[in-house]
Amino acid sequence: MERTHTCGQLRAADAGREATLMGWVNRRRSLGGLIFIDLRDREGITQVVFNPSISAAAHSLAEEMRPEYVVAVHGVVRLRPEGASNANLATGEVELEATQAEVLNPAKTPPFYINEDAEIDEPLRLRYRYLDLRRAKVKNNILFRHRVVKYIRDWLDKRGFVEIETPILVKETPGGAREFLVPSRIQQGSFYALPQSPQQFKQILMVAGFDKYFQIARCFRDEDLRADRQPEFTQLDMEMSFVDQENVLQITESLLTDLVESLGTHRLLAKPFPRLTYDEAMAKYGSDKPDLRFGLEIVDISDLAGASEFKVFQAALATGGQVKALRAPGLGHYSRRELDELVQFAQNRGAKGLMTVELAEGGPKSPLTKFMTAGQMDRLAQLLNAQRGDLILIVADRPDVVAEALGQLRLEVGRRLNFMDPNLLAFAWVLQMPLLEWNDQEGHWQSKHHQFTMPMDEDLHLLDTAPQRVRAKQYDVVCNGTEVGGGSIRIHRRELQEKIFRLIGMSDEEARGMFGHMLEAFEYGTPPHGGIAPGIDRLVMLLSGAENIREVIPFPKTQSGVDLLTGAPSPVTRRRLADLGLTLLPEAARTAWQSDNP
RNA sequence: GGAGGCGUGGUGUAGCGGCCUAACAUGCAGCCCUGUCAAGGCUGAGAUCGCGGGUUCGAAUCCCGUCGCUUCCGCCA
Repeated sequence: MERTHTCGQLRAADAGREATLMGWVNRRRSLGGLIFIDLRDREGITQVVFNPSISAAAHSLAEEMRPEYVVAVHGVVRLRPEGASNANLATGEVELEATQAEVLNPAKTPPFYINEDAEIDEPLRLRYRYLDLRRAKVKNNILFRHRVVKYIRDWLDKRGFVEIETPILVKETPGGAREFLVPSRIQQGSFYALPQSPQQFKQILMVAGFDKYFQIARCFRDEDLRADRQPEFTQLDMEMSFVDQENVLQITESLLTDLVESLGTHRLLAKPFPRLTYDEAMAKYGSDKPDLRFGLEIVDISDLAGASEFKVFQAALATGGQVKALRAPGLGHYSRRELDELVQFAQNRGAKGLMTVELAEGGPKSPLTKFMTAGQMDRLAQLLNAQRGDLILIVADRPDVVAEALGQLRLEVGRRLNFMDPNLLAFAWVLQMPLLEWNDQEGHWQSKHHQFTMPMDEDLHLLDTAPQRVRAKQYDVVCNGTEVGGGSIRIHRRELQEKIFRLIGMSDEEARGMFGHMLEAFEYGTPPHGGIAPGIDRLVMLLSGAENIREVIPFPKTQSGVDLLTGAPSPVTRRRLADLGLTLLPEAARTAWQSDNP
């Protein structure tokens, strides 16, 4: 038998023709005489009916079929009898009346349901991922991911972008994420790294003249996993020559907008995407990746707090800190216990404490009433635009602590009040980030993004005098509180690049050793260039409403970095290690070495 | 490295010191059934409660340890 149709294909118009379907038994319903089988493949489900008076042989074979058996069925497409069609199936108006059947391969009873959408123990799903991937929800995520990537490829191709592959075995790059290392057998004692991104290669492609490049690039980072982080993930890596920041923002925004409007079922909150400065995002939302699906902006109440008698506020302000507040609409009825929960929440995120003010019927209820006048209390409510029944949360601390604590509290309040509309996509740009940050441990500046990022033209003169005030031509695109992608205009002149290397504590020798090829390349006619790299996994997550990144990756790893399907990573023999010139350090020696060499 | 949550027939859950000889649903097996589609009906098999130790007259239940998964913090240029 040869397959003529998929299980999602047959329609009323096909009635009367012969067809052969192959697929998996999704369900079997035996009525004794008649047997119905829902046959499933990637494309859909078609009902097959086995009638002993049509084919006794096929019917008796159907008696033996069980869920997940792989079978082939030949027969005639029939319109279903009056009232027997199934509106839930695309093929529901017809059925295949079997004249001939074959079991291509029987199947054991699967360890979990393929044909139902149930919550299943995740390790079990991952161990039997090939079964998990048969389930509608996971399968659809993977198929959707294909459509997203295909859309992106076509969109960029149409606009003159060239897809180019870059190496996976690359040179180790200092700074940034920890890289995976791959020992070289031929060069004993030397190692390749797996790329955390194709950064250097895409810049070099610009030098080479491929002025619009993209790649669906696998990236690797040897860091701990999260709900939205896997050790290997995929980025849409893009780079363009002869562009400045505005061009990159335009083209990225246009791509994302078209993508969402063509493939998504979501509503874009704002078009064009709002643009926030980094300082603004941190001040108003306590985050460099704010969730803009709801307001609840953080308000600076330092002046008011300074005028109060509350020592904690005064102490914070005296040491360069700030006092900021957040309004939690309608939570003014919270009990002692519920308030304690929020205090604990803030403390878990670094705050020393959390001051609460409940705007109750009889007036504000708060420990602060002892330290503030009634007028000051009114002023507080006024600053926050708070009404009776609201709760005000106040944190006094260093600016970074205040931002983190109130930023997280803002999200928590948003969650509790159901402000996070899952049908909404609130994209935004975060711009003008600081180029550098001070590394206290090592006593020098370090790049906040990466060392190839171009400073803003108007801040170039500050590099020598006030490096902390230099802003970068860097941009992050964020959506619903996650960072979807980031990029920058790059440095394309050797002198400036060398200056940055020196600023971040690299000697000229070190710089030449690690990035000599880049510096050299810049001397052979390098166009101004820049790019961006949206995360494909996170985009697909957002667009498909997946709860975590593992739902949109066919073969993901667990939080401890294990692939439960294949068992990677696995120990290797001493012989294999010897081939690479390696030995394993005993546990004790390893710990000792680590503590001696921090 | 740290904090929290979870772990009970194949699967999803209930039980949270003695009523547990562990319940329910589903799946699985057998039988009946010619218009079902989460088919239906009847019958049956199936778990010493992640693992180890402790408390107790008595532990799925309490305590300690450990393993796995997960969420978060640190980390993620």
